[in-house]
Amino acid sequence: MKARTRFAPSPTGYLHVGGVRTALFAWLIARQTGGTFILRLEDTDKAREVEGSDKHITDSLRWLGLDWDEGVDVGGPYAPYKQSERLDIYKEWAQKLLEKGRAYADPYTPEEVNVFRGQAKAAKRPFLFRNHRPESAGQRAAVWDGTQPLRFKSEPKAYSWHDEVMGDLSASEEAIDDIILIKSDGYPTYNFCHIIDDLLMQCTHVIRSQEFIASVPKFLNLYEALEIEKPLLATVPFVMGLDGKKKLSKRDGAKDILDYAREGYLPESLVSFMATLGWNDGTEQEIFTIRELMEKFSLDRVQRGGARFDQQRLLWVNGHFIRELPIDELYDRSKDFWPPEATKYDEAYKKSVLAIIQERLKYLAELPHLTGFFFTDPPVNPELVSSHKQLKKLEKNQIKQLLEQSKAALTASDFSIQDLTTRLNQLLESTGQKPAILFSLVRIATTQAPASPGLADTLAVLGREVSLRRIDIALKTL
RNA sequence: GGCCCCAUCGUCUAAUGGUUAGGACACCGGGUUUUCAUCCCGGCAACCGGGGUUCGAAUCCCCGUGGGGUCACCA
Repeated sequence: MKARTRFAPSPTGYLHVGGVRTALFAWLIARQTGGTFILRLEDTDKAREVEGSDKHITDSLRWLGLDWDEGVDVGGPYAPYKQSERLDIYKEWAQKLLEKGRAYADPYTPEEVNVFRGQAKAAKRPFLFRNHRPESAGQRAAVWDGTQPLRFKSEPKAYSWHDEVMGDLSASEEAIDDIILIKSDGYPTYNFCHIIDDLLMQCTHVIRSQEFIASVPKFLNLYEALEIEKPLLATVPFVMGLDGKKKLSKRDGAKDILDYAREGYLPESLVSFMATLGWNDGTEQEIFTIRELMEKFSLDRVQRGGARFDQQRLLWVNGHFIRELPIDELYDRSKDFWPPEATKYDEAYKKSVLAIIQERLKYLAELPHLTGFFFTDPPVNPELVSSHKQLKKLEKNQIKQLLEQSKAALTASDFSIQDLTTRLNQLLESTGQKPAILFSLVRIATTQAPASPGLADTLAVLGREVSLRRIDIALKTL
């Protein structure tokens, strides 16, 4: 079956890992069946709308590679894909319910409803609006002037249904209530318009996050009243925050997905990480390419409980994908992350730097930290020697002598990796020193860094002039 | 409080009635001529509790417990 799935965010801010994972699952189902992925904007709450978040959302999805075939920006056969532009459609369908006697005008003010709610709460009972239905509720062809909220006249009953992720679910009639279809400002509620849109846009699956699970019986009641068939339902569990208790939320500092882009996480890392946060294919494979996910993903293997966001694991996944990248590609992707001093250097030099730091790069934003000494002479840091567990035992003139010997050996080198390796080894023999002493000393003199790539590699990239100059500087400051 | 969902190492998870409960991240050791990283080897570490059903239960059922969601003119 060619699936038609959708992601339907509301433009109330940025997207975080929790929301994007739901989008990813929907996208994967569409792609693996050769179907259609739809991006619909649920902008029916004008009060909560945040300027610019529609662009932020599309930017985020595009960065991740989650492309949509129909929807905002690209259009499609069921346009418009912004709910605020579909108000007439919802009114039409509301009218149908009105005519069937399945909708009615809510005569109460919000304050009056709040009183009912307060009473229910005080009595430790769930608040059900249907217990307060006015006499006129559901009279056939009742008039509704549009200034009051329009409510659904529900038919309370128990339901059991199947969920593609959660399995067989059920709920009693207490879950059914007279939900608002159209608000007094003329905009529909999510509860109503998503059902109409999913129908008209012919969505085969409704894949959404867990907070909606308690509303499903209400939706089932609505499907019946509208005499329409329900799509396949899939409920995706939450991504939990660091504390493992609550779902990831902006309120608790969940990161904007584009922050990961800015920090130099690769989109394929995020995709693999998010997919395996609550899903696996039953094998011991830990990391998946997007193509593999398209092939292997299935809703019935999605975990039913929430999964905690694990930053360490994301870092590991990202490091993995960075290491897999060919240098040219890594170079293209790193363009925005070099330290400022690097601008003076050419592409070939920067690629040679990348080649030797690639395996220790976990995210691109740490590029400056890892490569600074390749572009500028770092200030001498005596502490690197004085706190070194071997070097600190040496006398000053002993260090000086070793550095002089190193300088002499390196002066004779052509600075190819091979020749440097050979001469460094010879130096070990002629000085009778252990690598831990000699190599550390040369490494610190030339990089002034607590950690750096292999010595011969580093010297070869730095080149003769820079390497010898830095040894001289180190000698002078002794 | 009602309704609903969930429950395996610290974390992400495997197991579909029979395994010494497996893997990965993290952590801790060891190795790969310095450091850091990679890679390799090793270690630590879990079936929420109690009852059933069964020859046999992490797995099925019931009852607890714990966590979460929901009960908006938000989505």
